[in-house]
Amino acid sequence: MSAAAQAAVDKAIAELSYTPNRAARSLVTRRTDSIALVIPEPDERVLTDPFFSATLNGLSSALASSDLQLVLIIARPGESDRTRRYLRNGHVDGAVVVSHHEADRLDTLLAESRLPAVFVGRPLNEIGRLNYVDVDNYGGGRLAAEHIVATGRTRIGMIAGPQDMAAGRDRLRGWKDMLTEHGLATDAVETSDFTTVTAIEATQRLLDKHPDIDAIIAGSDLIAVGAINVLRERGLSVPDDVAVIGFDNLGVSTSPALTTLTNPVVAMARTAGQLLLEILEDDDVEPQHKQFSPDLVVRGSTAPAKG
Amino acid sequence: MSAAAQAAVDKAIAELSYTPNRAARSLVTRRTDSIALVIPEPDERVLTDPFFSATLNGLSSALASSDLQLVLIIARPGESDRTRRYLRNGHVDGAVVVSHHEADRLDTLLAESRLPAVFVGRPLNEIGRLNYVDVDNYGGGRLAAEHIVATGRTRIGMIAGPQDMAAGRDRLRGWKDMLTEHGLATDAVETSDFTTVTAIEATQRLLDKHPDIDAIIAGSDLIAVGAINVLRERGLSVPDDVAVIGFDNLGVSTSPALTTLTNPVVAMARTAGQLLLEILEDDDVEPQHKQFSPDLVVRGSTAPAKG
DNA sequence: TTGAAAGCGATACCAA
DNA sequence: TTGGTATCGCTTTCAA
Repeated sequence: MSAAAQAAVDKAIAELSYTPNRAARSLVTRRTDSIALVIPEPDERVLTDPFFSATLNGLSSALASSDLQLVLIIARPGESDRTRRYLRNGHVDGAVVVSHHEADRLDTLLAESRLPAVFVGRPLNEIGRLNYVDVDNYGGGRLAAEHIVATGRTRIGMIAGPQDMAAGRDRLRGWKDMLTEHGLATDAVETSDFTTVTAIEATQRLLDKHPDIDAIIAGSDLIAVGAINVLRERGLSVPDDVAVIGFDNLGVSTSPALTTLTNPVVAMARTAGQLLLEILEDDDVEPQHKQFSPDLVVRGSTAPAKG
Repeated sequence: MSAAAQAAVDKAIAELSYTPNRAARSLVTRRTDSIALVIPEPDERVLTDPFFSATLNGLSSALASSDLQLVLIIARPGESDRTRRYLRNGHVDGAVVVSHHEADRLDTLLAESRLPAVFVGRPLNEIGRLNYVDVDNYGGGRLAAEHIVATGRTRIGMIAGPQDMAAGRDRLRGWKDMLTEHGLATDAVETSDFTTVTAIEATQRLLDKHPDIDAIIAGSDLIAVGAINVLRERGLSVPDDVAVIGFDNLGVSTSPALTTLTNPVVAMARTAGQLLLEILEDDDVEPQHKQFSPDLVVRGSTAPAKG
């Protein structure tokens, strides 16, 4: 188009303060140029847990080059209908889902709909048809248990994460399998949410029922923080009386420093974002599953008992 | 419509798994049924600072009855263009903006556009044409300074919040005015972001320049946390050597407990949400400004010095 | 390079 | 109650 015409158009745009109408454009292009990060958790947790901060970082770094707008959908419990509608109605071109709970059934929704989606953390259903990126929670669980056994502990308590989430279940399964292989008991188990508050309650229950434990394997770092708090309150020393190991390596500060397993959340979220971009480009790629490996990070909370 | 016809339609909907097309609907209704919460801050801060968690709570409680979808837009520094485009292009029916910085110029953007918007925290420009809800930061600043003076402190240091935000500026102005009215010096001032990390640096500078101060008025609770950390490191006792007062009352845990001013963030965000709903109903209401009053909450960090 | 016209998928209005 | 039709504002295609 001629330079003069261009200039005239620009002038008109400015004068009329014209802005294109997204709805009209979307109607024909079938694109909204935005994607959703769906977090089915209560606000408090979302804005408190470093896990989500890491997710957001990784995802936005993947999208930085793409001029897609990232839209954060916090789906409070009980509001999943609204979220489902939002996703189904074409507000966004795609979605990344984290912290998925069984009851949300976002997995079946997204498997049925044609909306490109990637889960961070294995969904519980429709595994075959959905894309996801995950850390090897089962393997990490085995590593954690193995390390605790190696420090000479024999009466091992466990505080598992929520059992309506893959991460909660898989880690617990890993612990139990490994302990069983070592001929150790697996009866001292309590369940908690991925929050310190509920972890504190779970630890109380665990210690009340099993005062003899010499180690606690926790379902996450925040759970471990709760466990350490309770142990200290009860006058038990970490690690001399009870060793504690977490999961996630999100940099929580405890005393002594927490032994844990890395959960490469930023890298996973970035991978999820890149995968989503690929799917957006070419919408009939086969569902992909990517798995990261957790590493053991040994710190003071699992030092061998002095006795 | 007849029951039979209704049933036939329902059946067809199910069979074809029909979902209405939002873009087409929006094109004619000129509604998207979603509103944005715009937070122009880096992700880390958004997902770390309890302030935003409180905002989100208040806002979503206001919207709970409305079947509007809340969309969180985190506008990282340097990405404000993308955000501006998003807001201008009719992705959302309205916006609530918090933590607004001068350089974002979202205030002028929103004043010029026809997009219904409510600021939480006074915007710096276009005051007359924009809706906002705020706490009386100036008055709160005066209260804080008055309380410190009343505890017998005379050499008062200040760590102000960011001066590109109304809250940072107004509180500082309140402190200075009150101190001046009491004939006290107002030269010991450093500036910090609303984060503990930058507050630590600011406190170092303040103490290096003015080792004689016997009180620190902080621009927020997180800033006060940083100040208390530094004081402790330097072997100064709080409150015996140096009294510390914060602002926000967000429940940070310090030792001794922090004297502060309440900042009714949840109530403000809820009010902002309700106001936005009103504007959405009737789009030519006059711009409204609502102001909340902060209250002084006296705790241990400003107990009178023993000497 | 430019202009004219068709269509995206809903809503809303009017007439039957 | 029902059916038909104009309309929203843009992209795309086809002709000129």
